[in-house]
Amino acid sequence: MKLTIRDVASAAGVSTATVSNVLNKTGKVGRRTQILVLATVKKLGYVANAHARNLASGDSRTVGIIVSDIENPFFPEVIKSFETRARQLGYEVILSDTNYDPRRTREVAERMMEHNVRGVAVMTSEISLRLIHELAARKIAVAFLDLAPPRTFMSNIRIDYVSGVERIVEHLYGLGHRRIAFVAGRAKLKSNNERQEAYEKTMLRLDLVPGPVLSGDLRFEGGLAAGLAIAKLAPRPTAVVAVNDLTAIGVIKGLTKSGCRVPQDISVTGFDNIRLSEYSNPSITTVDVHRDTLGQTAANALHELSSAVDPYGREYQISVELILRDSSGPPPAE
Amino acid sequence: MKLTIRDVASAAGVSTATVSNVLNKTGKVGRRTQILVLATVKKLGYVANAHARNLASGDSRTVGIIVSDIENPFFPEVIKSFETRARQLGYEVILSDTNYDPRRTREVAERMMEHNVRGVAVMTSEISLRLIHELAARKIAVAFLDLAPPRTFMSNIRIDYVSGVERIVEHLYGLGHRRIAFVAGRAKLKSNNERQEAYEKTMLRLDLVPGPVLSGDLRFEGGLAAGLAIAKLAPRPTAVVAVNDLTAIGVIKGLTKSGCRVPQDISVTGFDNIRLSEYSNPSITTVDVHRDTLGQTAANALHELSSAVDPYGREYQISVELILRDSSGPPPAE
DNA sequence: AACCTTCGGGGTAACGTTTACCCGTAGGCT
DNA sequence: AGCCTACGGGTAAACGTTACCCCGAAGGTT
Repeated sequence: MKLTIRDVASAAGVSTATVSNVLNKTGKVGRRTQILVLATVKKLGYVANAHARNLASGDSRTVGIIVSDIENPFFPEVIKSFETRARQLGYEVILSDTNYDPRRTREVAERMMEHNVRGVAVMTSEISLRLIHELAARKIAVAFLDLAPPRTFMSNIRIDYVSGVERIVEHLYGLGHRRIAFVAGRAKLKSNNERQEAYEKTMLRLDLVPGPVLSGDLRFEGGLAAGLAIAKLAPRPTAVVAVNDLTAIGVIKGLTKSGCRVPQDISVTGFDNIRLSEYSNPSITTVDVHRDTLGQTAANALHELSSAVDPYGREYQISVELILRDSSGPPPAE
Repeated sequence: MKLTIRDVASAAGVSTATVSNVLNKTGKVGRRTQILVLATVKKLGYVANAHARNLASGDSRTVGIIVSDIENPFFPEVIKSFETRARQLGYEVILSDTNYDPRRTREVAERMMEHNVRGVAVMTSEISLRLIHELAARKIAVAFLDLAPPRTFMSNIRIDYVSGVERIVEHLYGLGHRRIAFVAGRAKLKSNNERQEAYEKTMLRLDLVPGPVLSGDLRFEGGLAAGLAIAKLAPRPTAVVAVNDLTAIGVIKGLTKSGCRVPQDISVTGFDNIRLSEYSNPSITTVDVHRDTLGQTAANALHELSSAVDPYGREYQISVELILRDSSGPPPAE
């Protein structure tokens, strides 16, 4: 029933080795036999068995990508650009989702090992360094977001959150804002804390007093609550820097419900530039973290690492860009 | 270097067959040897080679899912629920994205065949029936969205777009709207046409004259253009039914830019209930298509098909729910 | 003319599992 | 006591490729 390379070989009157050589484009086969084999493959509808190939060659030519949550609008773009680049480089891609569950990470990492991947892009914070080292110890290239310094089989990708926040705050300052609040995310996440610290530092540098700082949860709901709270503040801030876009959207909703107009009464900024931030009403001033570059870079990093003679990782920087939209404007006249 | 089942076997002083039986929980191994083997596996850090397993067993216990575009907010939820359910059923999942490119579908389908999957959930319209038949002919279970009637190894999942549109139009009618416009999507997509037809039929049933019908592109941009156009219409419709949420958001933006308030001056409805529709401002009255049920159903369908004695497919229905939010309200007094 | 290279292609061990089979032992039954 | 069954566990042949090594012929070199 199942068609094997042997069926093709005998149908074409050549050896299995020749069929294999044709299919893998090793260039060891004459022009004529090549087209003969290809024709037979097409005629029979033969499709190679990936498992057999990987087993025999010992090389899966596959890379994996682990993300926290495919439903988080940040990731699909990263995944897509990663996949596109990986395919260009000749890799297949397998994707896993940890669902923010640290226990799941062990399972997904094992899945990667079972599949004998060349490398894994770890696009989540909920993973132990221990696991990453385990992967690297198995000579699996790993690329991650600011989890550790580079090492053998480990490359680090840094996103310049700090300068992103700086630009946001400076932008608001330039518009004339002086009372600028901050809505935080989850305290455990390094990338969140980094943003908050950057906010505070920049405020101080501009001779402003930081705060108030409200807590959030990186999601719409947290932003909504913060927005409602901010509307009641006296004196009310004239601008709000939210830790990410979803939070900003929640804040805007909360403010609007409380009768504040954005941006006439109060400016709100986001972070990440998810699609939503463009489509929301008003559209949101935010910072774009070049997710496509991120995905590409991760793929490149894995490729370099897994094909280099010296698999010692390096550091990559992902730059960041201020996107001006409608949710920020000059403060109201007092 | 690489750890194999033989290493584990000799370290534990048993045969490879026993290790294999332990790992696969066949229940053919005594309690004592079982824990001995498990301990050895842990100690050595052994991870089985998926390729070898799949090759030897001839069964990948893997299912695939093909979507148009992972960046389209409709899909991530479907993927996630599909994956969750598939994992519960003991399958691994591989994901492919066609990028709306019909040529890509052949590649992704081949990827599925190469990996010897048990089934494929085809969650895209850009695929030829021919390809689906090819899959089914290889005894690969296929579940798809209203592409064809059930057959051997093929199950069909129907989404009840028609009654969704009916409910939307009836809702607007109940609020008092009589001039209700429609913004269409891409004419080629069956699911789009179905919605438009349902709109027209329902209008007629309610003794209203359908139209105007504006063209869109399923995306924000098309909605924006339509919104701008609608604002200039005389007499202006008091409500707009958009083919999907992104379009509705664009329409709202276009109307707002033209000075129309939503919903005070004009009501707008969407379709799909993507996250965005909840967060957008105003939040959007729409129809939820139960994406989680859809994903689950697809996984169940593949499981049933691939483990049944008679692999003849069946039909599944995904129900639909009207979600009332802020973008619809009574028409303005004339 | 003898030799060397290159080219096209075949033969066949791996690759790391699973899965028939097979076998020995222990215990229950008649 | 003899027989049968169930159980625990071993042996080894697949699974479908790839990769290494081999060979013969053709052409080029000296």
